[in-house]
Amino acid sequence: MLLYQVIRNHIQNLVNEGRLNAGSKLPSERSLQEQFNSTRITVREALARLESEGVIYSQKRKGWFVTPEKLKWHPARKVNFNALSESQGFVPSTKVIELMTPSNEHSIASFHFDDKPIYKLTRARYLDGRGVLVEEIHCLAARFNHLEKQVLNGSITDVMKQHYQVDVSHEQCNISVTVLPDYAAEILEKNSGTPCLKVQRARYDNEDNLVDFNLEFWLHDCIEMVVEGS
Amino acid sequence: MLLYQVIRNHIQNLVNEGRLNAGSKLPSERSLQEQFNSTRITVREALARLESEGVIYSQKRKGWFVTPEKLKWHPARKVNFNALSESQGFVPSTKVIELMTPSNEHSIASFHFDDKPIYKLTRARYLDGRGVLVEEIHCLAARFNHLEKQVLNGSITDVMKQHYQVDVSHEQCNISVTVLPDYAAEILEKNSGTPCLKVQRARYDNEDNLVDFNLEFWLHDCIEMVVEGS
DNA sequence: CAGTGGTCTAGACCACGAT
DNA sequence: TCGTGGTCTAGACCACTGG
Repeated sequence: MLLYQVIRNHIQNLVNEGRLNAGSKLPSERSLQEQFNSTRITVREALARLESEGVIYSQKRKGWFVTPEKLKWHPARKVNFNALSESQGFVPSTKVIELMTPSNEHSIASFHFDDKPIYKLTRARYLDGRGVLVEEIHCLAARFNHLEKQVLNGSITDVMKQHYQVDVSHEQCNISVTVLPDYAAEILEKNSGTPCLKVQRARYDNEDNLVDFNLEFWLHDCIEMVVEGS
Repeated sequence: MLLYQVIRNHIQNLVNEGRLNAGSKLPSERSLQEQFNSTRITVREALARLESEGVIYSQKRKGWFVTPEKLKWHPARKVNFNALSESQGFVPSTKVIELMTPSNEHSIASFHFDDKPIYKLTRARYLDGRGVLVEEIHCLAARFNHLEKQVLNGSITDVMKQHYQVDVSHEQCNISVTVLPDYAAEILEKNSGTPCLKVQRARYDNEDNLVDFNLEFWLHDCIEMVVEGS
């Protein structure tokens, strides 16, 4: 058997047998290297495979850790991140990174709004203190006047409903696998190049006007999507 | 700038400028190594990042190639792989790998069917000749008697409808990011450890009986999912 | 059979984290 | 300050692909 597979299996077994619990730190790369009479390249090959499988994850310059349970998420439902997380036993939190005030500057989302001025809200969300996602929310400035005065670390859907009388009636998600953009990797303390699930969501009111246009970058090992079809 | 980023950007530019077309082969790792006065480790680091981003992909021992367009897929609809692919300009094909005849042996899917005898159909699907997915279809033997006599490289939904008068009324998908199981990697001529999208689909008739239980392993760079919600 | 990709060795330097 | 992870060098052998 290949050496990096031997190392992989060893760590996998430690996790399976519960000798390494969710969130706990793995031995250092150099100590694994010694343990298997190998080199760091090979050890890191094994760690990379386990990361792809979602068994372990790394935090930049801090080390490797055992991946906790995934959050089960329904992209086709009007999810409330906090309620959903709590119902699955997580402690959720949200950090506002930046609210860009309305501008006519060209942004990725501008053309969805006929180049009218828009807000761009960037947030990070956490489960049990672990950063799992970065999101950008884009919406029309004229429709959500003085958005900066609202509480922005909760449900945006609720803010839109209660303060602006705007209801989301339907939406479209596009979901693909790629890597975190560098700015998101930095926020989540991940290495550049970390795989993620990119979710692009366009949400509409019942008159088919675009309410908001969102980009979400989920760490690939934090989420399992559930979709019901008919 | 980091060396592997320089190499990454160089290849990215070749692709963006159209000097490397979809499906075409990259220069060998050793020639890239010489071109950048570097080592294969570093070159392979750059290639791995591009693979994670979905820009290039590798075929086992054959080399690196530029990734073609993604297939846009609606997991919540009763998709017909062939029709969908063709509507997006692909030439689809399907290869039956194996039909396991009914048995009471324990399988992953058995418990979904109260441990009754089931068929297990394994297939691979291709777009323009490129393997993009391996799927396992599990269904009750008693309900789909002599399934082996049907044409199995087309739409299974159609076979169920036309030959067994079974209609799928609704379904649930669970979607997560992981790596190909080794047997699937072999079928698709990919290295062990290749990232993929794992789609688990349970499909029901209008009396809520389970019609079939499927596992699909999609190469992560071949698919973009579209989900509509309300 | 030559060249390629897959795996592996045995080191090194640096920036950053923990302490 | 010490150890860690992130990056990189300069080789090697083998199995397999493709000519």
